[in-house]
Formats: sequence, structure tokens, C-alpha cells
Amino acid sequence: MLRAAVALFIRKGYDATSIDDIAKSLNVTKSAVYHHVSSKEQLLAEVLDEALDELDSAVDAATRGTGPASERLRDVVRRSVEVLVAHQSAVTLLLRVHGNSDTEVAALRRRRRIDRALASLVNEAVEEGALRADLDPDVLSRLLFGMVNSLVEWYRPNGEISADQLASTVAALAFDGLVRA
Amino acid sequence: MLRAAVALFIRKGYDATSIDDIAKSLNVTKSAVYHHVSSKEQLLAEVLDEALDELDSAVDAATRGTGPASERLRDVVRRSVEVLVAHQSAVTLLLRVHGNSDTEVAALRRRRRIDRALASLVNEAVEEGALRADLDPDVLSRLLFGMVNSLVEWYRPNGEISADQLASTVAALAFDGLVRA
DNA sequence: GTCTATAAAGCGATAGAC
DNA sequence: GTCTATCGCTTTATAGAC
Repeated sequence: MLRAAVALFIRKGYDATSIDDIAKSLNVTKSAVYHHVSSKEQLLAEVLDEALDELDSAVDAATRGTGPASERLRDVVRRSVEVLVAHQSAVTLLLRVHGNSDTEVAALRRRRRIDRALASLVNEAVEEGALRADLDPDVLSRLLFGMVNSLVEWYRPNGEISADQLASTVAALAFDGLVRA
Repeated sequence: MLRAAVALFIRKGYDATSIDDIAKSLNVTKSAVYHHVSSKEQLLAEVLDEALDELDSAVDAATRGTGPASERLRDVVRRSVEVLVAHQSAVTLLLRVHGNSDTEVAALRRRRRIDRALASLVNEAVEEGALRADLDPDVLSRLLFGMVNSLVEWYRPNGEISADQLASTVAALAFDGLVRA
């Protein structure tokens, strides 16, 4: 039920998906769908909460860690990739939210909190001296997690590359760059 | 007119924006809008073509260049950032297209052509020996341009950082990485 | 738990007056 | 070039039978 809805939300977009679309994909009528969920918006809220809970826990672990910020940043990059792979549908929808309803506005607020925590971590790592200081840390943070988040648009788990390999590739590219060492 | 529509498409999403929304933002009625445009879909098509034309020309320049692939890749990364900044609205909408209409399907086809050309360039640069060969070139290409594309979600041209600075930051991060040299 | 039927509102788009 | 009015359709959501 939720899985069918999420699949359509991703393929067509939340706004372009009607309850009737969801019903048809399950070979039932609209009324049958409304027996299980109270509204289309609530369906979205459940998925967004799944994504936000997972990302929160990844970020909280990094924030509360004791080691050097650069190591905690490396860990949260890897953890984020794992979360995006394990909860790809939910995170994909979260990243597409516009703020068109109370549910979406609340999700955006929680997301901004996460983004701010990640930016703080990058700033800390730069101040530590572990990361380059010649570039704006806030811009670096946005680019870094923009790269991480972009993988929801193309990664397919059934392929040849595992979540673990992907996390290593992302971390290697982000920290060491494209150029041959 | 087009500008008002695009602003709303970006703020609320194309599907969640009605012709009446556009009309109200211009303080006219729906009919006045339809006097200037033939359909909501045509409005979207014009914007997507703007973005695709610009990206095409950036990629074509890199593809037809004569220097080393790694230099042409550096150039196309910089040029891409400049295009995303100069045509941010159009590119933002392009990156959000789902394929819900003929217009959107056609745009996705053109976009895939561009992505393939960029992936070829990354492959070439790896074969040349200029870029690291320990990571999958196709994955590198996706992550690199995922990072580039992600800037449409946060960059604001009125701020303190110029398009040129941003292009330098993106290139520096992508090629040399986060770690202090 | 699923159905038919329907309400109430919004949608894209058009006709025709001014 | 903008308006009022309207068509035809789809939307979210509910009522009530089985």
C-alpha cells in the first residue's frame, strides 16, 4: 500500500499522482485506498518521517562523537550514503519537497536542521586543520552533501555496485579528488 | 509572463502550479494568461529548451575540443557552473522533470544525451592517465555532475560569492578533494 | 475490506463581450 | 489585451450498500 504509493510518487511526482493512480496500481478502487489511509498528505508524511528519522540518527551520531571532526565527517558521509541506499525512496521524496503543505513545511524545517549540523561539522574539521582552508566551508558542505544526495537520482541497488563500494567511492572522491595522486 | 510562471514552477513545482496561480501573481485573470500562451505545457517546453540549448553548447564545446580530455573536463565543469548560475531557473526545472508529458519525455531524452557525452569525457580523461583509475569512471561522472547540478538548490546570485568564484570552488573540490594538500 | 455513487472543489482551456 | 462566464474533466474525500 505505502510501497505502491511511494513508487508512484517517485515516478510521477507527488502532485501529479492521484489517489486513483495508487488505487489502479493495486487493482482496487479509490475507496479501498481511503479505508487504509486518511489522506494523500498523511501518506507523504509517513515516508518523509522515515527519511528524516534515519538522517537524524546518522547526524546525531556524528555530532555526539568524540574523535576529530574530520573523522566524524568521513563517518557521516559513509553513513549518509548507506541511509540513502537503504531508504532511497523515502530520501528521494524528502529531497523533492517544496513546502506546499503543512507536512512539507515541517519536513523542510527538520531537513534544514540536519543541513546546519552537517555544515557545523565541516566548519569544525576545517578549523581543526584537517581540511583545506582556502575554500568557504559552508559552500564545501553544500557541495559535498549535494554530491551525496544526488545519488538517489541514479543509483540502483540491484546493479553491480554495492552500498559499501559506493560509500567508499563517494568518500574517496570527496576527500581526495579526481586527480591521480 | 514567462518569468512569473517559472518563479512559481520553482517555488511550488510545475504540477502544483495552476494557470490561475500564474494569473493571480500578475494580478490578471486566467484568460489573460491564455491570450499570451497556448498551454501550460508550452510554457514549460520553452524553459526546458533554454536550459538544454545552453547545456548542449557547453558540452559540444568540450566534445569538439582538441586538448587533453582532462583539460576539457575541467573546462566543461567550469562552463556548466556558469550556465547553471546564468540560467538557474531553467536548469532547476530541467533537473526536476519526471516524464509526465511528451514535452517532459523529449527533455529527458536530450538530457540523457548530455549525460552520456559527459560520461564519455570522464572515461577519456581516466584512460589518458590524468584522473585516478581506481574508481569506476561512470560513477565518478555521475557524482561529479551530481555535485555540480546540486548547486541550483541553494546558490543565490545576489550573495557574496560570484559565479566565477563558485566555478573555481567546484573545480578545486572535484579535482583536488577536501583534504589539505 | 471493497464496492458504487456522489459531493464539492479545482483544473486546463475556450467563447464571446468590451 | 483583459474581462466574465462556462465547458468538460479530474481531483480529494465521504456515504452507504454488500
